[in-house]
Amino acid sequence: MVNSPFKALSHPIRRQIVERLAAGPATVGEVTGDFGVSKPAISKHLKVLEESGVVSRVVDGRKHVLSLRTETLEEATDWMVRQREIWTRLFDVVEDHLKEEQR
Amino acid sequence: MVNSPFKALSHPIRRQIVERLAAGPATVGEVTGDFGVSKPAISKHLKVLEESGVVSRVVDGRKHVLSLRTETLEEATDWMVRQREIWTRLFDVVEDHLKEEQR
DNA sequence: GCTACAGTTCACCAAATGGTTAACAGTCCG
DNA sequence: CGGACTGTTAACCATTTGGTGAACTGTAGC
Repeated sequence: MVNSPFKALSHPIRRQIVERLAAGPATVGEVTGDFGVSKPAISKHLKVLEESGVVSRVVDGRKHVLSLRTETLEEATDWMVRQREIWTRLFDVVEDHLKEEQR
Repeated sequence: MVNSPFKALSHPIRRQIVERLAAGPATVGEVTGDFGVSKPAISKHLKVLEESGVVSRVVDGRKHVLSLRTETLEEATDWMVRQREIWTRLFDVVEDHLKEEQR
């Protein structure tokens, strides 16, 4: 797991692939869809998603079935939510202070 | 707002800057801290954070005071949480199905 | 066995990224 | 005024990124 999941999510095509996989596992062909890029391009994006631990793959015959590794995305989500909590708390403190001053 | 907030969060130094700012506004010097990179490097990272709408800056004399633009980060957080909800619902459906089969 | 299919790997390319040092622009202050 | 301080800009560099077409690997199925 060389890369951060945030790195993986930094490209719009990769985010769309994640959106597709959130709805359930899919083959490479299915996620390739209509991005207007070639197969090798998608292949590279999938490699990034795999190496960052966001996506896993099971080879079944000539099809590769992709799934989200939800634990990894969970970690990234937690980081974001944690930051939100910190700045929200800060906001509350400031707000309380303002109310305090009004009294 | 040229770039996605995810792009902004894709570099570890920029995530650390966000973590610092979640605790409250700070000057450029304060966020520069001990990353072991030069000032111009930090300056570039800040530019990325600003252009993606994650950070705003108010110039006060020779100091530049940075703050988080929480609405932007909120949007990104929402995206992540939304994906989580979708895959969680999927997981529940599968689990329910398994329980159904056991009966 | 042969062809079609699903997907990756290779070799290449242009552009973006992340870093550097040196120089610059304002501001503060004795 | 003149120096110290805060931060950006400019010019440069190496590496990474994101894309391409062509060739390849392996499986499916007639």
